[in-house]
Amino acid sequence: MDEQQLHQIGAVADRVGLSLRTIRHYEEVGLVIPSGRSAGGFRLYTDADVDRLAQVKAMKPLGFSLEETSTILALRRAVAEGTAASDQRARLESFASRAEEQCSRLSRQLDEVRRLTVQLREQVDRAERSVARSG
Amino acid sequence: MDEQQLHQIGAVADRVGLSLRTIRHYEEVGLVIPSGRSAGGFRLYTDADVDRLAQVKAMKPLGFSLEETSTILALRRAVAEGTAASDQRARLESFASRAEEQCSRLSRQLDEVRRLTVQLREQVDRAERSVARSG
DNA sequence: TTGCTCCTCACGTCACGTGAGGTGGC
DNA sequence: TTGCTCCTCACGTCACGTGAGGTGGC
Repeated sequence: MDEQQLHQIGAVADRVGLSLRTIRHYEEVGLVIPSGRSAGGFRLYTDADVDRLAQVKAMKPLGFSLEETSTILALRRAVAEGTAASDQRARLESFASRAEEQCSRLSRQLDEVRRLTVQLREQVDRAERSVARSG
Repeated sequence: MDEQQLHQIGAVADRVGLSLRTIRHYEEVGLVIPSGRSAGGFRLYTDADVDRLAQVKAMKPLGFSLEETSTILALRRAVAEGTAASDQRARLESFASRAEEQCSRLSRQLDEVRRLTVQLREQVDRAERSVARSG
């Protein structure tokens, strides 16, 4: 039962909801490296790799660069394992603060964008009704 | 009292919260053209221009390209003036649907990002307390 | 053998950022 | 005349998109 379930990039892309190119790009920049390759050179992802991709995808709205995202994941790992130095903990706490600020910003943006979208829908509906009357 | 209040790009950038480069870029692609120029070539924005910039900024989270944003603003204008043909109304309604879908997506993303941020904060706090105990 | 999936370049794109060198206007 | 603000190139950057030409494996 210690068989590693390995996944090809296409299956991973479908499951996580990222493009093949994006997944390959994440490897290019060292963000998510597949744990293995087939004899023919196909990328092979473990479930842990897939989880990491999903985490990266989920973090995207926070607006960190891919390099910062990579750093955050490394810092979290170090802190989780208890091997983080105090400056590493300080850096992670700084990222946490930035994440919180970004959440507030996103929340405000969502409010505004909802307002705009309702306005737009109302304008469209008014126009339709206006045409219906004069048609 | 029909004097137009005109604003230089720096004041506009401060008011709206966009960079000088972004505002100039919006002119390059024909999205927001300043109504005038000073004798020395300085861009001069009317209050209506500033409103348009603010609208463009507010729409950014909807994820439309700058070209699409330009199209939407033109369609809204045509519909508001009652000069829109039926295919133009149809196109605007399609944009409205896309905007609604994007709102849902943003809402789900915000939920997830908040979860992640809380998790991150908890991890940081646990690490601090752990250090405090052993220090 | 036929498809479908994958591979590696490598150039393109979108929305700007970032100087470089020069001028405008209170 | 001194600053501060603005100007126009024009190249750089980030996160990918998009073929082009070739191979892997059930």
